Order: sequence, then structure tokens, then C-alpha cells
Amino acid sequence: MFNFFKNSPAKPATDTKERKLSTESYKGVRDFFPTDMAVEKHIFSIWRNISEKYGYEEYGASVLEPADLYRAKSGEELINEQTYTFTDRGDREVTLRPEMTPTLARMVAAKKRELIFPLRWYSIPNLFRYEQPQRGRVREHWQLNVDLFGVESITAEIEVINMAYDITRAYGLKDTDFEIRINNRKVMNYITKEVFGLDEESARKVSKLIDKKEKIPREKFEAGIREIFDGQKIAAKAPQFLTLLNSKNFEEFATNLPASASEHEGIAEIRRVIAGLEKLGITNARFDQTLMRGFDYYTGIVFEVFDLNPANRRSVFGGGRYDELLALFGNEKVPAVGFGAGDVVAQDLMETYGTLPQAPASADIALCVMGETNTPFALDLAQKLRDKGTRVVVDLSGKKLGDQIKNADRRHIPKVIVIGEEEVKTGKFKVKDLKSGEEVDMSV
RNA sequence: GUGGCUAUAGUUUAGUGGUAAAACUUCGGUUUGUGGAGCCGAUAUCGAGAGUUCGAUUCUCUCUAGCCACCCCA
Repeated sequence: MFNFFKNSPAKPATDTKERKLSTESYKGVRDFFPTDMAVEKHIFSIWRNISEKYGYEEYGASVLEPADLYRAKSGEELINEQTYTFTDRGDREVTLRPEMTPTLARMVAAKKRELIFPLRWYSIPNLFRYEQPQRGRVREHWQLNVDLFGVESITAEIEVINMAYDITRAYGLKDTDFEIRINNRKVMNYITKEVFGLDEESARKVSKLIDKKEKIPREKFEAGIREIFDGQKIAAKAPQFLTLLNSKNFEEFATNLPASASEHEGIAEIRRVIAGLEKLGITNARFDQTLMRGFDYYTGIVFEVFDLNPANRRSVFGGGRYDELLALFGNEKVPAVGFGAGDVVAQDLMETYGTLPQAPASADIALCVMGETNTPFALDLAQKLRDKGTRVVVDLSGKKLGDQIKNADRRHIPKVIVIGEEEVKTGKFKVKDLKSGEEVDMSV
């Protein structure tokens, strides 16, 4: 038994009062009944189809990872408070993976010398986070992860953003329903540290605050910025910084920049990504100086797909460039760009836009059997039909014919064949279409 | 982890300090070779545990879960 159970020994058997087990699933995780699973399969198939259309190969890994993998980049606090971490019987600290990128980086680093770059990989892992569940946030979710290794130029960004765009369209959104927000870590780093001279910690505080800009009152945001600038004894420069952040668009932002910064390579990269997407017919990408993304490991372009529908107004995809991550494993760095997309958001989106398809029927034909003695014939006929690729279900209920047909219809099975004495004797039967009511004669 | 709201048939909701009502669904029946309707019937230890009370589904506390916000953000 894992040691986190040590403090809660099993109830003694003398506790005779039998308590029924709860039918509820564990807090924050979901059961997938067949109707839910159909939705999940639909989402996964969108992810798979598009990933494979771009030549990405699927990979996978265990949900269990040594806790150290996340310590390296995320710090103790994340491990202790936001992950499922426990000690196994061999005293190893184990974590249920909260994200896939460290696992991926580990795998790529392990085989770096035998892999053929550029590497295009995708995966649909389930990820765990120990957090308070609420709408759109659960403790276990599935996430498409798409990563491209070995391409230094921003054509890598253009390719993966193009994929994110295709997937968003496949969810059923029109170009006007969403926008692709783009920023560059290099730009904000350069501005906060080089141009305004903030130290490391102040720069991070500023980033956090910018990340929240849309959520908090403007007054509070501006006061926060002033406070940080004041702490660095450059309060006088705060208005200039605020003007920059309040820029309406990219051109205004570029104009507001000090001359030295407007020539910065990060600015040029943003221009090239947006222009590159436009050449592909993607016109809803725009620069957003307030886009930060949570992960520390991003080093360049960061982006997210944002749903503009008032019902959601949230991030559908997020990703960016993380050129330094593989260096953690002692390798030289490998340029990398990737993004992730969650199943919960995908489902909410398709519900909002009404683009969830009807669940497919479980079979093409149902065989209704009149009398047990005729079952062997039905089973044999079913097998013959299956050999031809038809999905066939044989009704084994022994109920009345009317009930069997009703049952097939309720399952949306389009056709039925009735098997009774008559059919067994003659080898002839009728295929009935439940929608039109028409019957077609057939024989074995 | 913190705070607020919530918890009654499978579902959505009524309701009451004296063991609960409706709609829809599901299951069974409507007398045995053709479904979608109708009709009849069934299904709730009122989230779990404890307390107050003659008596609790109703009041109180604890726990659990859900929703919302904080936190965090894939």
C-alpha cells in the first residue's frame, strides 16, 4: 500500500453497519458513459486527423513520472500543492503527470542521436492536477499535445499555428468566432529588463500583472505597475510603459516603443508570423502585448487561440517556443515549438456552437429473433454479414418481436431483419428499413 | 488551500417539524410475426453521518460532492 494511506487504515470489520458504496466518481474526474465517450472520440478524431494530415507521429508514455522531472522546472510549490505526488513502496517519489511537455522533452533527449529531425510528434495524454474543480476545470483531462523539434525559424510557429487554426475550424468555429493572439517573450523581456531596467523579480511581477490585465480593473492594474516601477526607483517611467501596454494594435505598439526596441528581432518575428499566416489565408491573427502564458520555459513566440463568444471568452489553445527545455537533460538545446488543447474546452465550445454531431448508431443491422430455437441461424447469419464488414447485433432478449424492433429503433439502428421459423426454413428474409418502413427481400 | 451558494425518483423541479408531488425518462404489462401512439403499473431509507425533538426530508453541526469566486493556470 502506498504510504499516503498509512494514516487512514481500513475500517475494522466490526463496523457491521454496511454502507453502500457511492456511485459518484472521484472528485474532479469524469465517467465516460457511451454517449460521453462518443463525444470524446469525436474530439480525439479531429485531433488525430489534423495532426496526421500534417505528418505528425503519435507517441505516448506512462502517467507516472518521477517527481523530480517537474521539480527541475516548476519548483517545490507546484509539486506539493498542485500535483498528485506520492511515495511508492520503493520510497520513490512519483507524480501523476500534470503536463506532457517535460515527458516529451525527456523522451526526445533520451533518443536525440537516433531521431530524425525535424521531429513532428503528437500525443493525447490524460493529465492530472490537484485543484479545486469548477466549470471547465477538472482534475483529470485529456489534452492534445503537438510539438515540432529542430526548426529554428519562425516557419515552425506558422506551421503549428496553422494546425491550431485548422482544429478550431474543425470544432465548427468560423474565422469571426475566434482570434489567434500572438506575442513574443523576447520582446517583453527586452523591454522590461533592457529598456526599463527592471530586475529579474520585478520583471516577473510585471509579467504576472500583465497576464491578469483583462481580468482586473484598469485602476488596479495601473496602480500595480506604478508600484513595481516605484520599487525600482523609476516611477517616472511608468506612464511610458502603460502607454505601451495600452496600445490599440501592433503598429501603435511599435510606434510607442523606444527607437532601440523597434528594431528588436522579437518584433520582426511577430511581423513575420502574422504575415506568414496571412499568406495562408489566416487573417484573424493579431498581436497582443498582454499575452504571457504561464509556463516559464517559453523563450520566444507565444500564442493562443481565443474564443470571442461571450459564453466562453477563453483560451482554446495555448503554445509557444521553448528552445531551452532539452538542455535540462544535459543535451545541447534543440529548438522546439508546441501547443496544447484540452478536451473539456473543446467540448464546451462545440456545445456552445451546437456543432457536436449526433452519436453514431452502435450497429447497422439488428437481428430480431423469434424463438430461441432460431438463435443459431441468426448467429450464423450475423457472422456472414460481419464478414462483409457490416456491424450486426443479435437481439438475445427473447422478448416479443414488437419490443425487439422498438429496442433497435431506440438505439437508432437503421435496419432490422426478423428471424423466425419461416426464415430458417426457406433461407429467405426481409431487411426492413426502420425509417421508411420499406422491406427488401434477401436470402442467405 | 480559502470563501459563498447548492444537494428531494434516472433527469428537471414542487413541497412539508408528523416518512413526499409532478413532468419527462427507464423498466414491466397491454395475452405470443413487425416499432415510434395510447392506456395500466413499478421505481426516492428526501447526498452521508451525528445532534435537537415525542417525532427531521424539513432545524443545527460535521463530512462528501457539484456550481461560482479567490488561488492557479495546462
